[in-house]
Parts: sequence; C-alpha cells; structure tokens
Amino acid sequence: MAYWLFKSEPSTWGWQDQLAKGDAGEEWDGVRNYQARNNMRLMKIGDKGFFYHSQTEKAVVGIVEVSALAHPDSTTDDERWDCVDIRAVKSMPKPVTLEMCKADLRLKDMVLVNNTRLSVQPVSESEWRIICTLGGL
DNA sequence: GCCAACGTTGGC
DNA sequence: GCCAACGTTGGC
Repeated sequence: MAYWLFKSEPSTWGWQDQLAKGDAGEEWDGVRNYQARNNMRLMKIGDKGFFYHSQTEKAVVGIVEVSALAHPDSTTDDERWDCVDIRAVKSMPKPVTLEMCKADLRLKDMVLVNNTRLSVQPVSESEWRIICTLGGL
C-alpha cells in the first residue's frame, strides 16, 4: 500500500466534484508533467491519496483511493500522457492546511512543503498518519 | 497581481 | 549536450 497526494485547483476540479462522482470515480486527467505521470504509473488499485486544494484553500480536504491503473489520458491524443482513476473515500473532518504542515516539524521533508509545484506526489506512511491525525481522523 | 521555482523547448 | 528563453504553477 502506497500513499499519494493529488493537487487540484478547486475552481477546475474540486472535492465537491469528486464527491459527486461517488464510487464511479473519475480520471485524474490533464497532467502534463513527467514526474507526476511517473508517480501515477506506480500506483496500484486501492492505494490511498490525499485530495489537496491549491490556490484559495491550500489544504488537504479529503481522501481518495485509486480505482483504475494508469491508462491513456482521454483528454489528449499524445500517447506520452497517462492517468489513473480515483474515487472519493471520505472527507477530512478538519481540513489540514499547508500552514499546519509547514508548522509541524515532522512534516518538514514533505514534498508538499518543499516542491509546491508537483501536482501528484508520494506521501510517506508516517506523513500519512500525521496528516490523518491533524485532520481529525 | 506579482514573483519565485521549476520544467520544457529550441538554437547552437 | 549545454544553456538561454519561455511558459506554467502556486504561494503570498
């Protein structure tokens, strides 16, 4: 079991949109970055991920799981780009903000804190537990 | 709205 | 294969 973090602008695709899809899930398409794509290719069915809102909120707002392995991105003919499908699992009782992550020394090595621009990131198991706790789970 | 960080592109 | 120019992302 691996853990990940998916970043999205709420104005483009937000947590409410993801929730509305329910168990059917949705393609995490539109990624045009090799590192992010490579991370998606490493994902397995059932891997868990945080759903992070960038820009306005800057907070982890929910938990998702991978429901389909990497496959060609349907929004482009360019065969370089793959994406996985994810479905909403649960909402965070309390959103965990970027500010909280930065303030917690245990999270100082998180990709989210150090490489703000990567849209699909790995999360370590300890980071996962810390953020779940901060989020009230 | 600005700017820093970073990735990609293209000329040489 | 290097590096300058450019575009994009995301925090502030």
